[in-house]
Amino acid sequence: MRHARLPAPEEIVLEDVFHALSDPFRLQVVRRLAMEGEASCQALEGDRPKSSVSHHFRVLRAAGLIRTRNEGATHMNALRRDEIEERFPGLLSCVLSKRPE
Amino acid sequence: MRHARLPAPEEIVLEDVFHALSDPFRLQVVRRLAMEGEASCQALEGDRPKSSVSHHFRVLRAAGLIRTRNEGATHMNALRRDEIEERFPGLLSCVLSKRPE
DNA sequence: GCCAAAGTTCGAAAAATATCGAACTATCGA
DNA sequence: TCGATAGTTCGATATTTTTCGAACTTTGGC
Repeated sequence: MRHARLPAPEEIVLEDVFHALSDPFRLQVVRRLAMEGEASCQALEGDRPKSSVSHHFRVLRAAGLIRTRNEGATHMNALRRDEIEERFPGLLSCVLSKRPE
Repeated sequence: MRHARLPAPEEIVLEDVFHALSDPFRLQVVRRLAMEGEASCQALEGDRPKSSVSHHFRVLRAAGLIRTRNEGATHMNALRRDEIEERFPGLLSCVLSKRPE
């Protein structure tokens, strides 16, 4: 079982990144990965069926936002901080910064 | 004929902004408005039927990205630069910056 | 008042996404 | 080897978006 190929930084498409981040669950996942460094899928699932969680992680992966490393049976996900920063400087800091509600 | 109410800066939702910008046509409109300052809908339409153009402008407006001013029969659109910058510092500069392809 | 221009709104149809259960794969431990 | 655990994949359905023509509104000019 192989993941979709990790897009190289220069292959990351801004529209795809925006689409990935337009979903509240996915945005939340990105924020938590930023806080926690690495996390398994289930650690971030919010009571959803796993097929749904898996779908959202796939979208994040395909957009180039996260990287997934298989550690035994669990998959550890991490934000591709440096690569995203390289490709779209300032985007992540804007996504991750706390804002007044 | 009245437009949907202009969301106040603090009402602008990041997910909605991302969704609005995830469409190539809308992203292009935002970039051109940034360059040209103000433009009518038809000046930015790319050979689409006007109902389609109108739809995309509505999405941009509802997300809080643009402001529309009626000047006679034509509607002049402008990017809400300062308000977006206030709400999500750095976002616009990241969207507007040229990147190597 | 009439007409054209610029958009909006409506409605229906097409396309893209999301959701979720079920079956499947891979890995670890007993 | 047998489970159990962690995810993925598949397929079907539901929801959301997009698209576009037709009808409508508003404004300006004649």
